[in-house]
Amino acid sequence: MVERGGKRIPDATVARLPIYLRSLLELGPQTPTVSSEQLAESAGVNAAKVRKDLSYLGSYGTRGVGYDVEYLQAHMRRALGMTQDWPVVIVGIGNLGAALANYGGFGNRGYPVAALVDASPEVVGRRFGDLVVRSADELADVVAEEHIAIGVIATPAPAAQGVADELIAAGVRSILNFAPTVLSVPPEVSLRKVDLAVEMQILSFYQQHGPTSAAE
Amino acid sequence: MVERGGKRIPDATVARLPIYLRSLLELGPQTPTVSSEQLAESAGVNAAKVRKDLSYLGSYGTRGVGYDVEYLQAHMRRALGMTQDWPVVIVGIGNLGAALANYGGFGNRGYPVAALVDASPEVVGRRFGDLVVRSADELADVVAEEHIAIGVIATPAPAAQGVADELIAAGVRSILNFAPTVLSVPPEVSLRKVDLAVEMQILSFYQQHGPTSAAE
DNA sequence: GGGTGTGAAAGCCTTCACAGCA
DNA sequence: TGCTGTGAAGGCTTTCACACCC
Repeated sequence: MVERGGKRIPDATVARLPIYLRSLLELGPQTPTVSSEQLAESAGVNAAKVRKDLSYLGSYGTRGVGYDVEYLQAHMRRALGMTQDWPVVIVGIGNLGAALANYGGFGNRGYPVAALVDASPEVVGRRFGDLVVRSADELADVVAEEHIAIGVIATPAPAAQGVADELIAAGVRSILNFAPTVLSVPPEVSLRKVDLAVEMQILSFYQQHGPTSAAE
Repeated sequence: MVERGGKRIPDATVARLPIYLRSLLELGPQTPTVSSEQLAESAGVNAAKVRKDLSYLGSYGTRGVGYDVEYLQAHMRRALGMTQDWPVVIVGIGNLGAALANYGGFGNRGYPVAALVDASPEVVGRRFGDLVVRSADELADVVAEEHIAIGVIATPAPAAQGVADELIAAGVRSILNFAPTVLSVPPEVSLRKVDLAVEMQILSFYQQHGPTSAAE
């Protein structure tokens, strides 16, 4: 349950919090307060939605003035779990996995890539920055040793469910799936997916039929 | 408007059609029909949703029997615009852009990567398979020459809005954005986004608060 | 009997509109 | 006066439940 001493935060709101946080960070230190109108503009939503969303975090605004940027940032970071690190393992070091491994954006934002794993002997042992790719057999050990919190699956589709099962058995409770297949996971595990082929097909649907709101 | 001789197809349904199509393709040719129950299982949704969704396409099921797999595939492919190719340009050939360029999965599925574009002189001229990276100045020409239908933005965040504007000015009406920033586009343009940092933050939210439905 | 197609009910999410406070 | 916080309305999506047809 999402009831930590307050009301439950709707899923739709949770999905927007990172966008608001990014908008707040872009404002810079010479902006002490923002209005819901400004935040809305910068996040690409409308002001009523911003106010509703922020009200779920508690009331951190001042009527007639707006929201205290720094205060709101801090609360948002706390809500999103960004006061600690969440080590990540990337499973499947093909094109995409390698790109993710090289992508610097994770580490300095609280999601250090702590391990890389692949099933192919040709890839195992290869080096990416400080990390050496380890064998798929060792996945459970890797999860334990590195205190992995988030598993990123970038394997071919047929391997993905097996990897997910192993990650979950090893104690991982958050999975980001790039493999083009539907994964089934128990309810205590959070699953998000990124599927490029699906995105393309949604776009070509609207290209044919005229857009209404291709946006998620 | 999404009213091609029938009722409008809800956005939520459109987003699931590609998943159904993939499930149908996995069934193989020795399965002439599927029930909504089976399709639901394989797509990770419930059967009532499958029936509602398919009913928007028209009624292609037979009571007591199920859906004709081949017939349904054909209709779905048509609805998703998969009877023709939609050439893609990838703008921004960094880690991610390069991975997407090398990723074979697009071309053989109706989304041929027809051009690569980058702003940096160090990258322009580099070769990926048959393609040579072209300069950002040439973007409008590239779109025209290659009949680009879909623009994939994989640039750093600060460049993304400019690229989007140029793509749109050149006639592109579908954009897939990987840059970690909010883009604004006119209503006739379809926009989808993939934001890794956002996905991670959503996962760590639920890791802290307990999952409800991290799934999109 | 078996499984689709679909009104109706229920649940979410968004938007409105305005009371209330700085 | 200006802008937040929020009940209430409205819209979209999901789920139910069953008539209907093969």
